[in-house]
Amino acid sequence: MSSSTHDTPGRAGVPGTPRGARARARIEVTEAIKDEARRQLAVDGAAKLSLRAVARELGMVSSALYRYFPSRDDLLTALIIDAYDSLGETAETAHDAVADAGPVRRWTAVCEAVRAWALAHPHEYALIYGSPVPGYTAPRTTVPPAARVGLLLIRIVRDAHRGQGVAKTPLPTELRTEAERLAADVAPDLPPEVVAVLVAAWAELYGLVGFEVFGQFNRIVEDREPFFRHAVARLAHSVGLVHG
Amino acid sequence: MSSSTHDTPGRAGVPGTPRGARARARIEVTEAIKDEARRQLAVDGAAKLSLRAVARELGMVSSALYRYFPSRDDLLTALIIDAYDSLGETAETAHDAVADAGPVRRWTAVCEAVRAWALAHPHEYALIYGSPVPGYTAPRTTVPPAARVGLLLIRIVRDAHRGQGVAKTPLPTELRTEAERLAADVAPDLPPEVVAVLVAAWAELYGLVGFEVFGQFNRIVEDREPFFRHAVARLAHSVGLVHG
DNA sequence: ACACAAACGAGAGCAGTGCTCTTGCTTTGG
DNA sequence: CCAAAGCAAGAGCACTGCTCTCGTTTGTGT
Repeated sequence: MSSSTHDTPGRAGVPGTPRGARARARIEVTEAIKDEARRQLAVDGAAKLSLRAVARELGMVSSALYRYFPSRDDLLTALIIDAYDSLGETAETAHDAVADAGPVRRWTAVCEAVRAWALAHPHEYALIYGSPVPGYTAPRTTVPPAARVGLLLIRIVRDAHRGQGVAKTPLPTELRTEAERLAADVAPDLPPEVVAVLVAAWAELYGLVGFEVFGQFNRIVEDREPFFRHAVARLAHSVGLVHG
Repeated sequence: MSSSTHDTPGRAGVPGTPRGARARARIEVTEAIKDEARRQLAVDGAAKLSLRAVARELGMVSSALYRYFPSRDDLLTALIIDAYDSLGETAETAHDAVADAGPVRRWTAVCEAVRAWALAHPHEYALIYGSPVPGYTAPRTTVPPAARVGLLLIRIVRDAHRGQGVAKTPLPTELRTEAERLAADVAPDLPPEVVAVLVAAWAELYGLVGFEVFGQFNRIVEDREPFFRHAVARLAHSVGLVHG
């Protein structure tokens, strides 16, 4: 590969990002590996993702692949991060397209984007919201990408609650302190009552999406789009969003 | 097992259910295999469940195991069915203990039983509500066990709605026909408005449980029991249940 | 009571896997 | 210009799911 480009990056070269032709080739190969792995993921699922098969398809030998990913789980981790980012970006794009609309509209736009992405990439969705890989615990690197959708939902609710306070159901005393800590962590400017139901709605959204993607609605819910829309509108209502 | 026991089970044997000593031995070995598989499942997760390791632990050779389960996936299927049944029975027991209480109490009892079972058996929960096994589609045999919790929730809501109609939010027209079909399928005596939100609440319950079991609440929700109780109480409210 | 068929456990073997280690070659930087 | 680092290739280890064959055990119809 690469032979074409006019290389000789020069002594100095760009001081910034890629230090030379080798570095560029490295990220190119790394990306090719991830692409091929994603292809196999989409076909056979994560469990059958085989390093050897990826290498074979790329015309290299399996051991060469370990120069780029120290283990199969590390490849999976890379795919997980990419999946979180892909989902997050999809959601953000969908949100920005209706950024000027009312909070309910923005909320449903995000939820429907999540659902659409999940249906379009079921195996990648399974990777990030399905059963976690057995031995493996997600490195801290995955945290920011994983938070993107949640932060979006928080932002929508925050905008809606700015100024006019919405009627909020009181918290049970046993949840009081936890809700306050939670609110201080994720949305200091929102009342704890709202944050508690918002986090719940966040999880419930993925319950709806997961049931559809994983086939739990088979032979039960048939016309799923209006069903989802209705459920998501009720979630919006439950966190205090109103039209307008 | 084996060599020690006094064997020679006798000619006739019990004429009833198991047709002979051989049939009895068969279900015994089958059960032993499932037990050992469940043990390994609890330790390493489904992905690392190894037929050979199970056989090794049981003192038999791997090929012998294929007399009982034609493939690894069939073993997993058996474990899936058992998991659904275990969860269903746990939920039913928890419900029956408060069968005379009000609908909200019964609802939360079931939800908390689901959560407790999931936390106690995370890998089995992942097996039935996590990412589905790649190639594999659940046989019809899994349908009845899988339905037990859902039917329980339906029963609670049906009892509560018997007689006094509860205020129901109107359905969007696009969901009208689907909700009616859905209601006719799962709960003909409930109004479609209620069935639609009930099915949504059912999925949302597993969103809450799944996020906790799969670690999505790590570093976010700390005191999870009151959080869950509050969310579940709101779900009960959303399907029209009231105390009393 | 005997014989035949089905069920069974053991072993060898195939193709595939993740991963390690060693061997040479090429690029890079001092 | 040369040593050091990066790289691809190959052999090899321990493991997997699964198949096939081969004697043996067990249950049953005659």
